[in-house]
Amino acid sequence: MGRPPCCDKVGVKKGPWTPEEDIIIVSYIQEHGPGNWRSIPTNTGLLRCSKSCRLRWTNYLRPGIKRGNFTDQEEKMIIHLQALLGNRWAAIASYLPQRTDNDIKNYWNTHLKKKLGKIQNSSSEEENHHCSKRLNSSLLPSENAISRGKWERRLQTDIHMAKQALCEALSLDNKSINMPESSSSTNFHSQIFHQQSMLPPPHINHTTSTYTSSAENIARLLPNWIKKPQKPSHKPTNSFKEQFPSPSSEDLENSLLFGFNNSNYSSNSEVSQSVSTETTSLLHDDSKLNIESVQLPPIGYLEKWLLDDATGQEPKEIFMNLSLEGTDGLF
DNA sequence: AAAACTCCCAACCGCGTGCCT
DNA sequence: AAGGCACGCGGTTGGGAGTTT
Repeated sequence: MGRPPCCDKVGVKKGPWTPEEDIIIVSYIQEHGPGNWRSIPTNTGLLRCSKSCRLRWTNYLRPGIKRGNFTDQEEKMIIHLQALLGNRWAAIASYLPQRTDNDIKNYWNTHLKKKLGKIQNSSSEEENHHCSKRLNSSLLPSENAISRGKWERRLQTDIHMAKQALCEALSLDNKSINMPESSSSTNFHSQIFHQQSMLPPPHINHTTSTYTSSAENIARLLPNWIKKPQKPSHKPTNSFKEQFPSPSSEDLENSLLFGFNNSNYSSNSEVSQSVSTETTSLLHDDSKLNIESVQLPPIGYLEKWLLDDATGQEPKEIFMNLSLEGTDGLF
């Protein structure tokens, strides 16, 4: 069923977002929550289409987004998840809660594809010959149309290969769980476990550089937006940063990662308190939505399955317990 | 110094899906 | 059942930044 593009209307602005537009959208979402994107341009007067607003929020402004500097663990996870799931970036992103699907997609297209290409090229010819079929099926499953009739036979092979691949990635993560200096993987695990309610989140020793752009944007923009509403800057400033100085990164992380109780940043005023708690609740709502919307075996299953080798439980059994609909697009 | 080239990523586009009337 | 709408997803692209010649 077709529908006219929402951005075709005359007067709808396109292209890069300005700080002012960011402030408008952030303050609106802070007040009304994410969703109902169509109402945003209408109610805020933004000359953007709803889709553009949603993208801006989910890919850039949403709290809790980590940008740039993919860690080795993240890289591995992406590679293995891509092998498992194909180019289903949203599904992959749901396993890396701090990354957006767009970010992962970009990183894959610009870095990992080449990297894998090089690795493939540098491997020996015999290995290539031996593995090419495996690689084709595991790394580029979307390009391999597998008929339903072969599904079951292929499933066993694919599961085994995916298991090995994920095992590699997760064993790295597991090691680093005991190493506080490895912050990113610890974050990843703690969030996974937290989402699964399997374990309380362990202490997270994270660096201050974790959230730079988006999280700081949010926290930076809102209080100042409220304090200095729509003030046209008569005096030109050097940068947007100068206009909206950021709170301490420690405060930000407390408010963004640990949320409600540990927020020092929220203690100064009612305004900032509401901003902080709203922001964290948005973060939590978002990640909750993310996890719930995924129609794939949650990472908990995969991890359990991978780490539970001793039980001798067949992968098939675990997958059987999941609805087939959920795994329909997997292979 | 500057032109040419490459890389990267934010944003756009089109399609699919689900919900509502 | 059919049509309309809102939203999410994956592929693609434009242009700024960085690098090379």
